[in-house]
Formats: sequence, structure tokens, C-alpha cells
Amino acid sequence: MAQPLEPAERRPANHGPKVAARNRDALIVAAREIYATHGLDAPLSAIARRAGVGQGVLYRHFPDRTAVAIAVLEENVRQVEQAAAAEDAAFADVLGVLTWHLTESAAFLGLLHANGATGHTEALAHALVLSGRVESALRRLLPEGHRLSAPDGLMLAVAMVSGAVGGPTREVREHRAVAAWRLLGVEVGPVRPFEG
Amino acid sequence: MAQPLEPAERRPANHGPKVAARNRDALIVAAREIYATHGLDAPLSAIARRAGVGQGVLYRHFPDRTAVAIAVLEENVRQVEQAAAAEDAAFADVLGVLTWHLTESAAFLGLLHANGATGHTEALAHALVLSGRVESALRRLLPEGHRLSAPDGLMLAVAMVSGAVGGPTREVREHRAVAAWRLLGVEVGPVRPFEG
Amino acid sequence: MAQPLEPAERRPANHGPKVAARNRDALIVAAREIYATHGLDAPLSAIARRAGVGQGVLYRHFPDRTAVAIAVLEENVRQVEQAAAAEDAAFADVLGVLTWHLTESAAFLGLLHANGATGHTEALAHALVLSGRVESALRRLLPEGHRLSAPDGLMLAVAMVSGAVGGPTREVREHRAVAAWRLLGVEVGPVRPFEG
Amino acid sequence: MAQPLEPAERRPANHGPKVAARNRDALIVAAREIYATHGLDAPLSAIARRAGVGQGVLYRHFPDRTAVAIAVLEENVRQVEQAAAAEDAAFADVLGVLTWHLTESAAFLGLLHANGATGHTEALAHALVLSGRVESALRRLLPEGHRLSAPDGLMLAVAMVSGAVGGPTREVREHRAVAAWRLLGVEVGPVRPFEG
DNA sequence: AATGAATGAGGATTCATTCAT
DNA sequence: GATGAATGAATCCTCATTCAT
Repeated sequence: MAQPLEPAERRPANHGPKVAARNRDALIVAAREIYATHGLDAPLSAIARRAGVGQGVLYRHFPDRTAVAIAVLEENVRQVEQAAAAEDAAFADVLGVLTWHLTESAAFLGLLHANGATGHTEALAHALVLSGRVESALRRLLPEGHRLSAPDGLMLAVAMVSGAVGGPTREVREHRAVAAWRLLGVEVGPVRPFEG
Repeated sequence: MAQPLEPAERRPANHGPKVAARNRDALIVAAREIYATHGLDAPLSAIARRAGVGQGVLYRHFPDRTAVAIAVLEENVRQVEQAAAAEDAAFADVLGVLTWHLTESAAFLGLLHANGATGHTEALAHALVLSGRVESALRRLLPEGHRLSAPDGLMLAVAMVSGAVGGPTREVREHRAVAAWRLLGVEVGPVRPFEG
Repeated sequence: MAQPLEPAERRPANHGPKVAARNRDALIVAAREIYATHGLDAPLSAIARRAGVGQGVLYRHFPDRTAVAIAVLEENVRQVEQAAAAEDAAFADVLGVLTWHLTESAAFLGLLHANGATGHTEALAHALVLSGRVESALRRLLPEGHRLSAPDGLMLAVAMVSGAVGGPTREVREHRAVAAWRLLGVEVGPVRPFEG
Repeated sequence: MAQPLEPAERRPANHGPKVAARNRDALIVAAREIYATHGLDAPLSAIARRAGVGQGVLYRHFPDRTAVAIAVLEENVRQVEQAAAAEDAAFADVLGVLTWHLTESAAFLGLLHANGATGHTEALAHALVLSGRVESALRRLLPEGHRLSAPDGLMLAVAMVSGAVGGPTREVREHRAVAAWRLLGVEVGPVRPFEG
């Protein structure tokens, strides 16, 4: 029963449904940026604002805040998968792409070892799926007898590197990530986004 | 306007400075428990409540929420230092104590590689000091030519293990922590708190 | 900026005015159901969704949320009128039909004694008209010297019964309605919808 | 982690805990007034504003919106009980007091025959208790062989009268209420608040 | 004529922080 | 020194309503 008292004098353009997909993408991009600067707990309104859309749009596309984070993650994971699917993909190179995402969006995989305590089973399940997809992508390329061949070895190492990643600038974070891989005795290709 | 209806209801006794210290400790204990169950973003009121004191007391002892977290950390660090100061302290054993804290309070070191971005320089500086204290304590015991001898190697490894730690129960977290150390080729003593 | 990526996706057919009327009916039916399950404050979007139409259609047919409610009421009133217009209509039977509507859509007449205070004069006027139509329909059949013959007696009684109607299931509500009429010393026919 | 960016320049007086009870009362009074003018769905912020307190205070005293409504009801019920407990209380007089509350706060007993559908078991249970208290208070005074002696007769009648009560001014509502009781063949004493 | 995305105001709710007592 | 109520800004979230297509 809560009607706006005044009929909303001038209303910014409604560009119609065609932009829906574009908006969704804009939201994901905005979310990634906001997460980078303000962390995963950043207000959703900030994300909407940066994406240049109303808050309602955010809620239309993502039911809750974890859905946003998952969508960002999904993007990252997809890139890793694409890198792994490339013709001449080598393990070290895909690891480089993965590492790039670790450094670029500190949020990445932040969910993958979710606090555990708090529940949110739905989101957790989703995160597990994403984690599994990363693992599959990597494992296919894992050389015979590699240090990380042990079951769980792969994702444990990824979690460890993600723990090592931290710092004010991407450069610092990259440096630490590479040092971490070296400490694990694992060779990494160039740290960069896929494509290329 | 405010006539005191009842002549001095009953006012919690003021037990003087003796209790002040006790309160501070109770707050830190409470904070650790709350952090464990609800994460670092738990409301301060919950901490005060669990400590059995008013919120004002919390603010008397800690200027803001990071101060509380730092105080908890401080405790953890102190225990590591004590373990390292023990007569017959061995590197692996101290690592075990450190690891116990990593698994017990997931918050531990959560600050140490704080997002960096957002500022809070004061807290950051404090965290750096704590990090340095852990490093000194460990490095003194580091055997000649150990894998982690390289400058930064030590704390990088700790960060990595802290990244690996995650899971619903402490047992799971311990298991993962140990696996992480193994992956680093580092031997760890029993994972347990320090007992004088 | 907005290049149409796909050359005319597929656009819901425009079935012309024939469907418009069907849509209106569907909306009223949907509204009745939604009101029954979620109350008069249910979101309009829910009504449109259940009717299987876009929200725009709802607004094409009804200027605002009260218009929807009024339309539903209108339906109810029409049925009572039809019952009263039947060849062999008896007062008690029409009362039965009216009672059925009271129990079936608790919303019914919810508007008729609207809070009054808040204005919405337009809707109020409409409700008064509907109330008047019910009254006329009933009064024509009112036996000479009936308990409710007094001016206002009729609609007052209806309001009273509607106040008594409440409960989790239609059966409970019917039971209470019948009890209420009995308490008023008024005989009611079978409680059921009108069937031409 | 959401600190106010600016430390709240000037802060209205905090009059200390002593006013807590006064605030609670003010909230109930405010709620009654707001309910009267805007209905039970009025924004809680309006109630807080009218009570002259911050919204937080409202939430401190009442966990949710039904708690507020219940508190208002509780007050009404208490008055009826007091009227019934008076030395020379007569059934008709207590009915008058009850009726006064029905006309004064249209919300009264609005909850007592709650929509049923929506659940809210807690609130419903509370409402049932209140309803029971009203019934007991009245039944004790019910003359032998009264029209409303039948089990349920009493509260059914109350519900009916409450259904009849509606209108722009209290006078109108009182008039209708009295007419409703007359239609039920029940004598009512003067319609007024208790005490007197 | 229909669709359904977008807008954005409004209301709910939570908490960090202050402060009278 | 302690208490815990009050404040109110910030955030979350929902929906009525508009409008490009």
C-alpha cells in the first residue's frame, strides 16, 4: 500500500529490455572493481551505482549478495577453463592465468574456502561446483608424476597461493603469488589474463 | 522533567580497577569465541554481551572494532612467543603451536594480510608489528639452511598455510593445515596450544 | 550504441482486442486467488504473474491497486445480484450466496467499511456504490417485518457477519458466519456460490 | 564494518536509561494514534517519529511490528480487565468500556481474528491469549441465561460488533457499534474509557 | 496490445558509538 | 568505572509505476 506520494517528476530513460544483458555484465564488472577496492562486504548499492543502474536491477539479476559474488567468480572460472581448453595449453600457462585472477580479484576463491561455520548451503554448493570446475580444468593438463598429483593436492595448493596473495597493488600481489608457487616447487607460466 | 520514580533502584557495584583488568580479559575471550562462531564482522554488542559487561566497557578498553581484533591477535602472538621462548623449544613445535592458532581462530592473521586497499593505517601498522613479532620468534629457531630460510620465506609460508585453513570443524582445518605444511616440505610438531 | 545483436528474437504475438478481455478476466481471477492466499496487500506483480501476463497489461486495465480490488469486488457483487434476480429467489438463499462470498474472499467488503480516514475518495465512492447495489438486491427480497427491515439494519448485519468471518480454512469461516447469522436471529440458506 | 564516516557532529541529548520506560509508553501511545489514522500497516518509522524517539528505540522495545500492535492491544485489554474487576462492575458497563476501545482504536481486535492464512504463529498465540483474557473478564459478569451465554457466543458477538465498527469519526463508529449491539439484542452501558 | 526490464522512493533493520545516570 | 538506553546513519530489500521495444 505504499505509493510514492509524488509521481516521480522526471524519470531517467528506460532503455528497454534489450539492455538487460548489458546491465548484467556491467554489474559483474562493477562488482569486480568494487570488490577489489572495498572487499566482499562492500554495499550492494555501491555496485549498482558504479554499474550505473538502479538497485532494483541488481536485485533482478541476483537474488542476494552471494549471487553477485558467485557470478564474478563464474567469470573468472570460465576464463581459466578457456585457457585450459586452448589448443596448446600447458599446465604452467593455465596456472599463470589462474594466478592472474588470484591477484586481480582478491575476492577470487575467497568463497571457495568459505568460513564454513555460517551455513548458506546454497552458495556453498555453488562454490564447490566452481571449485570442481577449476580442478578439472587443471588436472587434465597436470603432467604425470607432478608434485601436485595427489588427490586434493591441486586445490590445496591453489588455496595456499590465494592465502599468500595480498598487498596494496597488483604488482605486489603478483610477486607474492609467484614466490608462493616457487616455495611449492611449482613452475608457473606468465601471470596474465587469458587471450592473448 | 525526569523525577526519579524509585529512590536508587540498585546500581551495579563499582568494583574498582581490579575488575577493570578482569573485564578486559573477559572481553578478549568473548571476542575470540564470537569471532570463531560469527566471523570478524560480528556485532560488538554480541561480544560485550557474551563478556557479561555493558557496551560502554568495551569502548573504555578498545577505541574501535579493529582494536578488539588486534587485542585477540596479540594474545595469539604472545602464546607463540612463549612457546618459542621455552627452554627446549624446537622450530617444529613452535610451528605446531602457531598452526593451532591458525586453526582455532580463523581470524588469526586474517588481519595480517589485510586487504591493504582500504587504509586504516593505524591498524595495519599494528598488524605489521604483530607479524614481525611472530617472524622473530620463529626465525630464531629456524635451523640453518631450512627451506624457509629465505627472507620473507617464513611469513609467506605462514600466510599460505593460513590460506589453506578452512572448513567447518577444527579437525578438518587442522587436517588441511598439516597437509599444507607437508606440501611445503616442512615438518610440523603436534598441533596444540602452548601450555606453560 | 545499442546494436540489436539478434535480428528480432521472437516477440509475443499480438492477438488483438479479443485477448484483451480475456486478459482482464484472467487478472481478476488471479487477483482473487492471490488476495485469498496473501491478503489485500499482495504485490501487483504477483497477480500479473499468476495471470500469466506482463505487468503492463495489469496497468492497462487497472489504473492502480484499488482498481484491481474493486474489480474483484464487482464480480462478487454481480453474483449476488444475479442470485437475487433469479426467478424464485428467496431472501435466505441470496443471503447464503452473499455469505459464501464473505467466506471465500475475506477481502470482500474489506473495502466496504474502509478505514475512512485516509481519503482515497475515488475508491471509497466506488465502494459505496457497490455496497448500495448489494443492499438494493437484498432489500427487494426482504420479507415484510423482517428483523433487518430497519434502515441500515441490512448492511449493518452484513458488516457484522463479515467481522465474524475469520479463520484458517473456508470451512471454519463458514461455520463462524453461520453462527453469526444465527446469533442475529436471521435464517440463512445454503452457503454456496450462485450457479445460474 | 560500517562505521559512520563522520562522527555525528552534534548528537541530541541522551537522557539516560531512566527514560526507557517512558519511551516505551510514548511508543505505545504513538502507535495507537498512528494506527488510528493510518491503519495497522503504518510505517514503524512514523510511530517512532511521533513518539519523538529514534527508530532504534522502537526496535529495542519491540522486536517486530506485531509486537508493537500486541503491546497496544495489551493496553486495551488491561483496561477492560480493570473495568471488569471494579467493585460494582456490571456486564453492560464493561461491554461499554470494551466498545469504547473498539471505536477508539479500530485496530483493536483486528488481530484477534487474524487473517489466519499467513502463519505468524507466535503473534497469533499472543493474540489468542489476549482474546482469552477479554473473554474471561466478560464471562464472569455474564448474567445467568444471557443471550451470549453459549460457548463462543461472547467473542463471536465482539467480533461482529468490531466488524460493524467503521467510519470516519469516532462518533460515527460509536453509533454503529451501539446499533450493532442493539441488533444483537444486547444491552450496553455508556461507551467510554474506564475510570471514571 | 503485450512484454518485462528499469527506476527509485520507501520502509525495515542493524549496529557503531555516545552519554546520562 | 560500569551500565545499557538512545541515536541515527547506512544498508538491505521490495514494489508501484513507467516505458522502450
